Order: sequence, then C-alpha cells, then structure tokens
Amino acid sequence: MIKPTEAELEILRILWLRGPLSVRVVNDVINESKDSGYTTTLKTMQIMTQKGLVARDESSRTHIYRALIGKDKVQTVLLDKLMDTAFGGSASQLVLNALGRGSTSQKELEEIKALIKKLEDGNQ
Amino acid sequence: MIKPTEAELEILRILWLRGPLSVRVVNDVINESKDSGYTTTLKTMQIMTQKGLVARDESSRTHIYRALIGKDKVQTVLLDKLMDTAFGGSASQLVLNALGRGSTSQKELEEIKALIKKLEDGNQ
DNA sequence: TTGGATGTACGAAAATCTTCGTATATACTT
DNA sequence: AAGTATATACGAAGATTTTCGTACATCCAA
Repeated sequence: MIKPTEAELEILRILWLRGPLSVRVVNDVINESKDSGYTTTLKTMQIMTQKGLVARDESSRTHIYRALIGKDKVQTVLLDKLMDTAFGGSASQLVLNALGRGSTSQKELEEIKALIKKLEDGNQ
Repeated sequence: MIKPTEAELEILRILWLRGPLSVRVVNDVINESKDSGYTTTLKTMQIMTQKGLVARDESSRTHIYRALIGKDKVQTVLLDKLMDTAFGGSASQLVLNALGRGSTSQKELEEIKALIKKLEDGNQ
C-alpha cells in the first residue's frame, strides 16, 4: 500500500468528500484555503494516477478523477504508521492521547463506549 | 513547535526510551532494524541540535545527546496533524479506527473506559 | 611514538516532494 | 474564422530530507 504524500492526501480528501472531480474543481477547493497554481494540482493528480491512487475518465476533454483508494484504508495505513513510529505500537496510548484533549462530545464518547463493549463481548 | 521528520522521530524515540546517548549507540540501535551509516545518524543529530530538538553535552570527546522535546508533546502534535489531515478533525473517528483493529487488550480497554468515565464526570 | 580505532565537522550528492513555466490542443464566443 | 479561455503534457526548478564521502582531531594499544 502506497502512503500518500501531504499534497496527495489533500486531494484525496476532496475526492472522498465530493466524489469524482476535474482538476479545475479540485484546485478551486484547494484555493479556498491556500494559494496553489492550477498546473501544480494537475501535476500532482497526474502523479497520483501513475501511482494508482486515483483513476481518470478521459472520455471528455476535461478529465474526471476519482479516488481508487478508500478513506478507511488510508486512515488505517496512516494511523498504523503513527502508532508504530510515535506510540510504540500501542493503540491504547494513542487513544488516551486523542481523548485526553477533551474535545470529544458525549455522543462521540457513547460511540466509543459501544465499540469497546462490542470488542469486550467478542473477547469472551 | 517543530514537527520532527521521520528520521528525527526515530532518534527521538530511542532517546526517550534509553535516555541520553552517544551517536554511536543511537546508530547501533537503529542498525538493529535497518542499515544506516554512522555519519548519517551523526548528521541528523547535528541538525536536530540546530533545530532545538536535542541538546548535547560536549564536555567529553564523545558527545552525549538528550531529547529536549517530550514524548507527550510530539505525540500530541503528530496526532493533531493526522486528525486534521486524515480524519477531518474528528477524534472519535480516529479512536474508532484505532480500536477497530482489535489488537487492544482488556487491560488497555479498561484504561480507556476509565478515562471516558472521567471525561463524562467532568462534563457535568 | 606510531598506526588503527573512534570521534566530530561539513559539503554535497541523492532521493523525494512540490511548484511552476511553457508548449500545444481543443472548445467557445463573437 | 479569429481570438480568447481552458485543457493536458511534461520537463525542470525549488524545497526538503536523507545519505554519504572526506578531512581532520583525539585516544589508545602495541
């Protein structure tokens, strides 16, 4: 599994959220938060096509790109890596740090508790 | 806060685990898992000194390096970044993914439950 | 006291990632 | 049909990170 770079991840996030898009639209979305030249985004998306992170429909002049790699998969890969490199492989250490900042709502805490319960039931 | 690079993080991890060390020892530890030239590690640690990630005791010929930045701080910075870039800022999504792989022991789950309880009590 | 082992300093090559300029093709508008 | 806008292709410059070669200093053992 190829780990996307920062610039690639930003583009994947846009495609995950909005579905298949042209370079123009992706670049417009990026420009809502920072300056970025059109050909910069184009080039990155061409590289992503080579790497197999996205595929494109070339049937019309304006190519339409779609993510080939799922959000869940990328999240898992990146989280695995961070867990290994910064948390000594310990999921619980990572979770404790993530929750420890107190920005998690009660509803979210309930979701997490439900998952834990499910895991515990499965362990028996 | 400076975000350490991959190579820098690997060195920080070794220093966090073992305490202040010489370049030689750090490089030996690195070489337990992968090949890496001595001067490569030396150069990285010199750069880390410039960046303020580590400090060194130069009183003897063999310099002894110690981490200047804490493990908790780096974990928080990296986790924040990953949460923003890959999880849309949602701690719970990140936590659900981390726990969802089922590699968390009962003891660790208990720790997490205890923290959640503490958070919930604080919310009232 | 001399040669080998071990240490630091440091420039620069190598690798990777990001950004951009330019060429060229196609579509739209008037 | 001409000119403008918009599209892709692609090489290469820039920026950052990693790796390494080489020079030189110091320590230690024979």
